[in-house]
Amino acid sequence: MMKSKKSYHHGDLRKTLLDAATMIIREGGVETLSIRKLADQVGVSRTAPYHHFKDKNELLCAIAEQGFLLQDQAVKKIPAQYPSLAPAALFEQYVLAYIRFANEQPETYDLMFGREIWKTGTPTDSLKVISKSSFRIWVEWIDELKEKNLFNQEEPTLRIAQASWAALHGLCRLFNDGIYVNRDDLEAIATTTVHMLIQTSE
Amino acid sequence: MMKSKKSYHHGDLRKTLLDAATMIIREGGVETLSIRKLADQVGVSRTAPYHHFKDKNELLCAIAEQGFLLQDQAVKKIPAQYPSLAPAALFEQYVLAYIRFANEQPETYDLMFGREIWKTGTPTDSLKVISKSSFRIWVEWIDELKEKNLFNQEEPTLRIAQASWAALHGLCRLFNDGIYVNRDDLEAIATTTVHMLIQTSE
DNA sequence: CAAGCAATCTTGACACTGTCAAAATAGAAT
DNA sequence: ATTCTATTTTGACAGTGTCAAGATTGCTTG
Repeated sequence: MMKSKKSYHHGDLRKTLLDAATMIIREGGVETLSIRKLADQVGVSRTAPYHHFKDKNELLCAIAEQGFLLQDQAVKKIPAQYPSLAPAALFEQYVLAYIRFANEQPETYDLMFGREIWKTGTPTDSLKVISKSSFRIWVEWIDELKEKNLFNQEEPTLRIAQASWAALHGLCRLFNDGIYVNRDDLEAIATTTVHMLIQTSE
Repeated sequence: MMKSKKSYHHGDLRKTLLDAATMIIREGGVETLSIRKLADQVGVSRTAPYHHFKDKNELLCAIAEQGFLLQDQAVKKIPAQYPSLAPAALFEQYVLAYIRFANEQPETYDLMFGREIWKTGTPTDSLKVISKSSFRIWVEWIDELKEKNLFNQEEPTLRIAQASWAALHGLCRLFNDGIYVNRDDLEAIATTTVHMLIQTSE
């Protein structure tokens, strides 16, 4: 149970690997993470990580999981933070918080929702669970706002949640990838999106 | 100028490479494309492609360019195809056409807007030009629809275009990646998105 | 306290990748 | 016919993920 760095058994390697890998990804993206470099940086042999993660894929999934937890946490505190805000304004804050996360840690966000895990790789069961529950938070939120007449009552809540999340997600990718826009316009576009999404009630 | 397959000089290698690479990506995604396998499949040595494309990156950009051209073409013919449709319904068709392209050729779409080129790699100048012009088509479309009162007049056209495209793009990724939804619900969610985006006028 | 067991870590190896440098080949221009 | 140039090839290097076999350690049981 020692954490001394000189012992043959590291004692805490799994967590150390996770943290170091998270850092590498945060700074340079998924493709700058190689198991070998990671092992080297942590001071362990190339194949040592394979006793804690079956795959590179599993490592990535574990990191993505932490990303989801972080994002959930950052977004969950919004209601308590703005207790006296009208539904529409609150929704905007919610959206901004979501986008801020994606903007502050773009590489983590890309990993969480990116091709590397979900298409090229294979999402872990536990990652699937966490991501679904993260989405459920969103659905519940939409449901509350729908009851306050922020959205069209005739559309099913799930559809609204999917559509609005997709809009949000597209927005994040928009300046995460920097294809059609520079990041400075972020807030402006986000606000426009919010205005377009919510009911233009009188 | 011969196209015989036995001559030392291939004569048409660039196009052959482009086509073969496009096929490989279409079937298995970017990460299944390796220069070596590609060269092998075309019947040429590993480094032959480097005399027609400086980089793997340049090859990918060239393929992405063709993707943009294809998409533009598929989407441009929509207005002529539905001459008597009301603006809102026409917009919906436009959206559906866009999504259909992303849905039918998900790997090409992912390449066109994906991280591989825009973040990990370096988009070619000519790719940048084509993608911008592709977006401009969208902006002009939005502008026309805005004049027909489909969107809030107070928002700048560019903002509406960015926001709506982002929503569309997010939608495409939503089932391209299969994170939060199964592809069967595609049309339903798309329709919901359209309804949310356009002005609930009367 | 000793022996054995299981967890952990290391070394070696393999197949694969992108790409550079130098040599070989063929067609075009002189 | 000879030179020049565009094209293609072979050889090489550094890097990757990961499997198999061996080494080392700490924990558990007798």
